[in-house]
Amino acid sequence: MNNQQISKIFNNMADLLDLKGENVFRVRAYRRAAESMGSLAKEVSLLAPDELGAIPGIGKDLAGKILEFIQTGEIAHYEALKREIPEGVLELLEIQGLGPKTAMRLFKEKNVKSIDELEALIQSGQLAGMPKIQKKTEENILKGLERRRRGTERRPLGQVLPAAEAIVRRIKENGAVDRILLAGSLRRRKDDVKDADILTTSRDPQRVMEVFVGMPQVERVLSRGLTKSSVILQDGLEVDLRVVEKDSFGAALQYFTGSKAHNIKLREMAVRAGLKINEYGIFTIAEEKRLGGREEEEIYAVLGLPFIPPELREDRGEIEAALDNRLPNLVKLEDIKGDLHVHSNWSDGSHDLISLVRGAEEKGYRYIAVTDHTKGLGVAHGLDEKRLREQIKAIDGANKKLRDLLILRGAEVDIRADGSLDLTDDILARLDIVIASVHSGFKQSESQMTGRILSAIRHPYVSIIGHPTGRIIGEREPYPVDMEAVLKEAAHYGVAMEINAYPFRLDLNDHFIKMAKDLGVPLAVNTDAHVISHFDFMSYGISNARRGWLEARDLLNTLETVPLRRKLKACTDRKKNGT
DNA sequence: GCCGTTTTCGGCCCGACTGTTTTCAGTCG
Repeated sequence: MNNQQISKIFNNMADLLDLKGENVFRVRAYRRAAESMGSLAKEVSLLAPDELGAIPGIGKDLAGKILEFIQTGEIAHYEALKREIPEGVLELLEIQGLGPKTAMRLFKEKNVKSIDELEALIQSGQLAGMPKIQKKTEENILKGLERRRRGTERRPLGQVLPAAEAIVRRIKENGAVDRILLAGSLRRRKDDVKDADILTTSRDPQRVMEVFVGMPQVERVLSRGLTKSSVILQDGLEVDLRVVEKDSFGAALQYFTGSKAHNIKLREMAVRAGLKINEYGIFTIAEEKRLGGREEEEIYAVLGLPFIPPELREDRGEIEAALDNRLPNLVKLEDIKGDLHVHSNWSDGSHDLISLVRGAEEKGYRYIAVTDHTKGLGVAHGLDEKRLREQIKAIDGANKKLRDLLILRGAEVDIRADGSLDLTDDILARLDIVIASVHSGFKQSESQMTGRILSAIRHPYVSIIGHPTGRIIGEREPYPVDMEAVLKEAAHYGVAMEINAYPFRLDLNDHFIKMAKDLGVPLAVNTDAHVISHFDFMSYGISNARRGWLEARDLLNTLETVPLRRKLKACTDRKKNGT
């Protein structure tokens, strides 16, 4: 993945140039280019040289550096910068509250080249007393060091969202607030988040802030003002609360929802139109006349744009799409007609078939697919051919008694290291739906892994690839796989890619979802439920699907039962006929 | 360093809070 490497290098170069005190706009250009490279759908080495310049934020100079990296494996300018400033100095920037100016002074004046050396300097008492660094600053740096030690890694949405919603409820109950909403990456439903942003209006900001910083789960107050306060919770999560005027709520919501890249683009548009956007509203520059700000829609409307759903606000083409009036009509939770990946107590799930049916009925589903693990996954009591035959019989029996809901006969088979499946074709032929997933051999090379998944896609009975990249947020990196090749093959055979809604997975991620959609690959949002309460995870999968620009028609499980079964069968027929 | 239905040069999003200073730089989002 050259893209990620180049993105990392550009980010490092931005930091190094920042440390050197270079022009801030030059630094920003590198950061923007890094962002652009990181979210590029296509592998950059496959682009023609003149296509490089078309990437937003990449001009003549940076295109040259990208080419240089592809051809030689390094960038001379970057190597030179690293000789000038040791890489350990970059590490100092990871400390919250310590920025480029201080880091550079530490390096130049005290020869600090790493976090360890900074800690030694503090130990020796030589930090406080440097000009502009008094006791308070030292304390803040110590706190930043401690916070870094405890880890501030990004957390799964499914962990932070419930915690943040609980805080919102608490403030609502005690804080004399008027309107209150989550903002930031939580509102955009990003799959992993760094902190929680909450926005409110209130006639008594003092009181709201008191309630906020006084919550029992607050470990430390980072800052406290009348319009903004920040705290750190016992579990290390940072939460920011802002109180704004009623008339500014929409503008503030728009501003604090981000993303940064989306907002910068909007503001640039505004400036070109003689307007100014800040968190208080949208104004004409000439007369400072206020044109809106109470509602978020007003900001977009004044710019001549329809409302853009928060999940799309990543500067991945949504503003251009809005201008052309071709924003997607995003899929909603209510569009979902069933769950195609559910485990029962026949393998490692907790409930029997009837309980699962009850749970699904409560969601108003038309069908669920019971897709237990198979024998390759011994730890999960995977089913062998004999037990799967028994389960099929049990499902057929249960279906006879059901009127409004159908249980689809399924399995989540293992894609073995050589690409074969762990059950024989004659039993798979009796199923309505087969999910094929990788559960082992994560250390394979990219070409091996890709080949393995391609074989599964070509298998006549496979209709869905489960959690296609295998990542566990904050725990396990995705295994290396050429996703573009996988998606093209899936599009060719009509095999669906799963959007696994399990909060720690969210796999495919938003990025690959969009790529899949653009290539015409069908998708399915599944919860991978092992307990009935996991059915609730569907909303996380839907958020992810929305971030991938999906409409209801892009998903298998928005179909009614009959067309769904027809589509699954068509996929198998196509492969059997070798087309 | 990028970029252009105002521009190929001169702009580049905008403001809050903190700490160390007496008017502001640094950091963050």
